[in-house]
Formats: sequence, C-alpha cells, structure tokens
Amino acid sequence: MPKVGVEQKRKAQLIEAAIATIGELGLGGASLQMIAGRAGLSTGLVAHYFRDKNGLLEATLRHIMDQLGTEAVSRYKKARGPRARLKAIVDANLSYQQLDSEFGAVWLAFWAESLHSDRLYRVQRVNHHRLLSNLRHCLRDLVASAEVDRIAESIACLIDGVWLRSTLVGGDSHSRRSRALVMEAVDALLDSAELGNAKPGESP
Amino acid sequence: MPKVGVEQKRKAQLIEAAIATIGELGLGGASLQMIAGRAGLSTGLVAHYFRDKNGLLEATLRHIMDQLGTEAVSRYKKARGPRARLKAIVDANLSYQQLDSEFGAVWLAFWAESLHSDRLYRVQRVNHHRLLSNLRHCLRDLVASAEVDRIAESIACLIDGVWLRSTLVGGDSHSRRSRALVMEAVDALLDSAELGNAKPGESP
Amino acid sequence: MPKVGVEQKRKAQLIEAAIATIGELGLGGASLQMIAGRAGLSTGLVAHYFRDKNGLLEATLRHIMDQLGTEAVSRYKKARGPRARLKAIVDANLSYQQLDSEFGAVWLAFWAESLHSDRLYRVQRVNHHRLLSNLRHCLRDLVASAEVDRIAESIACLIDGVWLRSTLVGGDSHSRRSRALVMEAVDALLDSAELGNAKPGESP
Amino acid sequence: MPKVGVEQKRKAQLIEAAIATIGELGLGGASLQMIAGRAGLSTGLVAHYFRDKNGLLEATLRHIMDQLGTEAVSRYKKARGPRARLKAIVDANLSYQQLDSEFGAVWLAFWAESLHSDRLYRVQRVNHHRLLSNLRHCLRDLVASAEVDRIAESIACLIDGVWLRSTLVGGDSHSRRSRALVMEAVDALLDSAELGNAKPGESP
DNA sequence: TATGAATGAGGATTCATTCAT
DNA sequence: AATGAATGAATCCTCATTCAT
Repeated sequence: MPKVGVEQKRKAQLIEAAIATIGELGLGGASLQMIAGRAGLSTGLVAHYFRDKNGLLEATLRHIMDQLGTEAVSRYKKARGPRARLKAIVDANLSYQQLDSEFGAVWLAFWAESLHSDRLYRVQRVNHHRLLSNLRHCLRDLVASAEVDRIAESIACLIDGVWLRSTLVGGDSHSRRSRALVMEAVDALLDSAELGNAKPGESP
Repeated sequence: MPKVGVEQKRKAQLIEAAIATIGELGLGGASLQMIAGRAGLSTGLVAHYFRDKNGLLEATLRHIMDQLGTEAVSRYKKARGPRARLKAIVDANLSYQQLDSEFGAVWLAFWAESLHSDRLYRVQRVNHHRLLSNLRHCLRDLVASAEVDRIAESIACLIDGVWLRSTLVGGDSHSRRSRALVMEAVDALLDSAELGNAKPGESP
Repeated sequence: MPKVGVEQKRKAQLIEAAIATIGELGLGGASLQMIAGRAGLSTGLVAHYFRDKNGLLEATLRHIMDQLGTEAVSRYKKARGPRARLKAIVDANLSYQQLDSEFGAVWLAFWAESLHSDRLYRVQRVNHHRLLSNLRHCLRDLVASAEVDRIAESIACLIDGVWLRSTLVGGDSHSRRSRALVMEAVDALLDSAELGNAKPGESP
Repeated sequence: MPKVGVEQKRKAQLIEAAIATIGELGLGGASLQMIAGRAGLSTGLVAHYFRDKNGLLEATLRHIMDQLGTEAVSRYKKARGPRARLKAIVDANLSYQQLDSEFGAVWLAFWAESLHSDRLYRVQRVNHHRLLSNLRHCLRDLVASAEVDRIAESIACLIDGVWLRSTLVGGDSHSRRSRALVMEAVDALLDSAELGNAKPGESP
C-alpha cells in the first residue's frame, strides 16, 4: 500500500488550514490548536512535519508565493504581445489576491510579520524582487530603457496598493473595479513614457 | 499645584511607548510590560487610563491618524494651486510614513490587525475615506468629474503601495526615490486624463 | 503597611516547596504546578520572582548550600581543639543531610543535574571546594603538610560516600551508625598520618 | 537464515545508546527519539523489545550492574592474598566508573532516579549489598570479626564518595590520584583495625 | 521484525487583567 | 494617581505511547 504521499498530503492539509485560520483570525489569533483542529489533525503533527510553528508559517508563506508564481507564469505564457504580457502579470497578482476574500488578509498578515522575522523576511523579499524583475522584463519592449526601472516600480506599487486597500473594502464589484483601475493607470504610465520618448508603441 | 495635565501626559507617554514597541517588535511582540516598561510606568496604569490593552491600541491608532491629518492640513494650506495642493496631500502621507523608519511597520501592523478588530477597523476606514475625499476635492479642479473617482483611487493606491513596499526596503535613498516615483506617476495620470478630456490644465 | 518582605517571603515559600517536591518526586517529577501548588501559590509567581524554572532551581540549590555553610560555621565556632573542629565540620555535613530523610534525595538530584547545567555546576563546585578548603584548614594543625591534601580529600569522599549510600537505606539508626563510622575512619586516617610522621598529636 | 541473535543485538544497541545519551544529557534529557536515533533504530523498537521506556531504563541499569559484577569477579579471581583481593574489588569499582568519563554521570543519574522508582530501587539495592558482601568476605581474613561490618561499610563509602566527587572534577590525573587515595585510606583502616586488635596481618 | 505516522497529555512560559495598598 | 503582586488561562512544545503497514 502506498504510504507514499502521506507526508505531502498532511503538509498540504496543515498549510491549507493555516491559510484559512490566519485569514479568519489573523496571525495573532491563529493558534496551533485552531489550525490543527481545522485540518482535522492533532497539534503534534505540526512538530512532526514542520518542526515548529514557525516552520509551518514559513512553509505556508512559501506555498502562497509558489502558487502566485505558478499562476503568473501560466498567464504570462498565454499572453501575446508585450503589453498583454505585462497585463497578464498584473492580472495574476490581482486575481490571486482576490480569489478568496481572505487572501489579502493572509498576505497582509505575513507582510507585517516578516518585518520581525528573518526567515519570513527573506521569503518576502524574494517575491518582491521577482515581481519587479518580471515587470522590468516586459517593460524593456515597451519603454525606453531609462524608464524601465521607474515604471516597473510604479506598477508594482499600484498592484500592492490596490490589494492592500481592497482588504479594507472587499466585495466582488470592488475587485472588478480595481483591476480596471490598475490597467488604466498602467496605460497612462506607458503612454506618458512613450510620448516622452517618442517611441512607437504597439496598440494595447 | 498643577496636577492638571497629568492624565494627558501619561496617556501620551504610553502611546509613544506603544508606537516604539510595536515598531520594533510588532503587535505580536508588544506586551504591556514592554510598553509600560519603555514608558517608565507600571502596567497597572494602562488599565487606569485606557481600561484595556485594546483601549491603548485604539488610542494609539487614533493618535497616529490624527497626527497624519494635522500634517496633511498644514501642508495643504501652504500649497498654491490645485496641482500643488494635490502633491501636498501626497507628500503629507509619504513623509509621515517615512519620518521614522519604524513607522511603516506600525502602520502595517495596525492595518493587519484592523481586519480582525471592529474598533480598529472603524478607525482605519475613516482614514481610508478621508484620504480619498481629500484627493477627490483636489482633483475636481484638475480633471473631468467623470475621472475624479478613478484618479483619486489610483493615487491613493500608489501612496499606500509605495509605503508598503518601502517597509521591505527602507533607507533614505529609497524614501527620496519613492516620493519622486509617486509624483511622476501622478503627473502621468493627470496628463492622460487631461489629454483624454482635452481639458486645459495648469502647468505643474 | 509593610509590603516589605513580601518578596523574601514568597521566594522562601517557593524554595521550600521546591525542596519538598524534589525530595518526594525527584527533579524529573517536580513540575511547577506541583511546586507552586504545594506553596499555595500560582505558577505565574515563579516567573515573577525567579524568571524561570531554572532560576528557581538555582536559587534552591544556592539556598541549600548557604544553609549548610551557616550550619558548618556555627558548629565550627563552638568546637575547641583542632580535632574537634574537624569533627564539627564532618558533623555539620552529615547532620544536615540527614536532618530530613528527603534531603539526601534533593542533594543527589541536584548533583546529578549539575552535570548537565552550567549554572548549577558552578554552584556545586563552589561547595565542593569550600568543604575541601575547610577540611584542609583544620588538618594543618593535625598532620604533616604533605599529608593535608590527601587526608582532606579522603575525608570529603567519606562524607559524600556516607550520605550517598544512606540515601539508599535511610532510617534513624543508620544515621547514627554512619556518623560513628565516619568518625572512626577519620581517626584511623589521622592516626596513620601521625604515626607515619611521628608527629605528636593531641588526644582526640 | 540466522535471524537468531537479532533480538540480543538490538537490545544491546539500544542499551548502549541509552547509556551514551544519559551520560551526555542526563536522564531528563534522554528522550526515546534521541536514544533510538543514536542507535540508528526507530522509537517503535523500544516498545517492541522493552515494552516501555522504563523497561529500557531498567534493562540498562541491570546491564551496567552486570558488567561491573563481571569485572569484579574477574579481577577478584586473579588476585592472590586477602588484601590483594580486597583491592581488586576496589579497583573493579573504581576503574569501571572511570573507564568512560560519562560513566559516573550515568551511574549518578540512575542512583538519583532509583529513589523514585521501585523497579530501579530494587536493582540498585542488590548492587549495594553485593559490594558490601564482597568486601565483608575479604575482610574476614584481615580484621577481627567485630570490625568486619564497620570497615566494609567504610570502604564502600570511600569508593562511592570517590567516584561521586570525581564526577565533578573529571580528568585522567584525577582518576589516578583517586585510586591511590582510596588505597591509602584502606590501608589506614586496616592498620588501625589490626593494631587495635593486635591481629597479625600479612603484608599486602 | 521494523518503521514512523499519529495522538494527546503534560510541561514551561507568557501575558492581560485584577486588586490591595 | 500609581504601583506591582498575584492570578490563571492560553500557547507552544516535547514526548511516551500506540498502531497500521
């Protein structure tokens, strides 16, 4: 009988439960008993598979980041043309945040915590830089190289600002509006860069 | 003998210590003993003046918001012209966040916590709407009324995204760069709105 | 009203309870709940006064050592003549161990633990050397200086061996017998040293 | 297929690992996972072969005692003359304790624990009496029968006191010195007994 | 025979809160 | 007004034990 895969399954169960619990109660309210209970497992298993509560939290953050990365790559590959690819990245980041209304809260909780935990901080920075690097890669085909960094940073801030503020509002209508909002702002940024540099752009 | 003002002074001491402690250790690590100890007072005083730990936290968040509001009003009044007033608001929000490198962390901690605490949530929303409302007020003189809401929201997102991402990076050079970044993005947004609406804008 | 002395009293209560509990259940069975419960206090007070369980244990060991030291000094001062002083020291060590039948068990538990705890180890060594030094001091008047160290060490071993083995037997008759046993052995050691060195000794 | 002997081998592995772990970390720090891990086996095997953690500990103590007994018998048989046989017993007890510097710690840990465990206590007492009985047997040829018990007890205390104190000091030079110390004290005891009884002794 | 997954009780520790002074 | 002693619930973690494979 396949005892194989039990470890992966248990880890996934615990991570899923951690996400749900943190989303509902925040990091401060997410005790191991709540998490393990929601997963239908015992608290001891956390130590068994993750050594520590911190181990579970780190794995959880990493899981979230991996999922976001996978989503972004998948959308990116389907997109045709540089502007579409750029928007695919934006879309991946936004849709992922808003897939579940709790997701923004989880993301935010980890962001806040990462400022006081080396392990989480490192994971967080990897993602920070990955988003910037992806954006820059797309922008190289769209604006003058002198503008790439600035515009990439602006778009990254827009994305993070949008989901951050949307955690305060929530709701589906807001989700749709916020996507549109970012897209229009991105267009504005690209247009101004193109105009300023007289660079011939493709139509969006 | 003027024992008047003792209450105000003690409250201020505790709030200041709360901000410093949360900035350094996060909300999860800020125990009453740490806060009171840093203020040079006893833990009992917290109950005396704020009834509760939550009472202290709420007062602390309110204090931060009030300070930000005061700063914004002060800068706003000195500014001449609609675009300058708009930038004054942006500046107020950014400079305040970056006054102290710990400040972003405090702000972030409260934002995360407010998603799980009604009291904090309400305070947070007031500020959320105040920023939007201020931005909208300025924009009415700059862009077509149909665009006001959208641009205001975009700028608000930019502001929050900038300080949020800057909590991960820190440093003075980043602070200066991020101000410039927002200003340029604001210009791009305004220009695109003006062009699109053929509305004659003033020069920035 | 005298709030003074509360701290000393509470510490004494907890230390006393720690000794009783360790004597009854061993270090492995002495939980904070048992200790605090026996003292009629809450577990939280341990942290309040000793910071830690280890803090309590260290204070307890120190307390035992101090008491033994005081006892030894008191008996030593009453004794007349070098041989009597030597026996006063032996008596102090033995009578203290056997005052309470649990005491040997406590002493033994700490000795075993001190091999794995730096803090306890240091305290333990201080006592180890103090006993030797006291014995040497007495012996300088009784045997040739070349023999002092050896005889001191022998007597120290006898003392420790006696109480160690008596932990396995217990009972009052054994206590009395073991005192006599050490005294006779001490006499044998002194006699052999005196004879070997042809040193004129006083009558015991 | 010779699966015979597997049981004995596994038991020996676990016992050996238990001794090493207890020596290093003490009884309080010796978890089954540490012990089994050091033996390269799984925790489940402990239950399989010893039913219990206590079963393993009891077997371990018994193993130590058996080894000591074997060593003593072996040395005893090689010795010629009553005084040499007496010293053979002393040597067996001391050299065994000091074979490994961790050994005293293990012995001490079990001694402390045996005061709170019936099973271990019984094993401990068997050894206690065996040493006494061996010593008495030798002494019957050396001192008056009225002195046998007293001298036997004294020598036993010396032996235990020496290894007990040596656990605090350790080091090879101390080992050698402590053997000499006991031997000289034994001689002093024998001489005083012989003199007191005018019994003609053989030369050692 | 052997593994290691899973459990859950028990321990130390932290902390907000209460209250006598 | 102010202290800090005292509490006890809550949390994380460790660990012996059980059991299915």
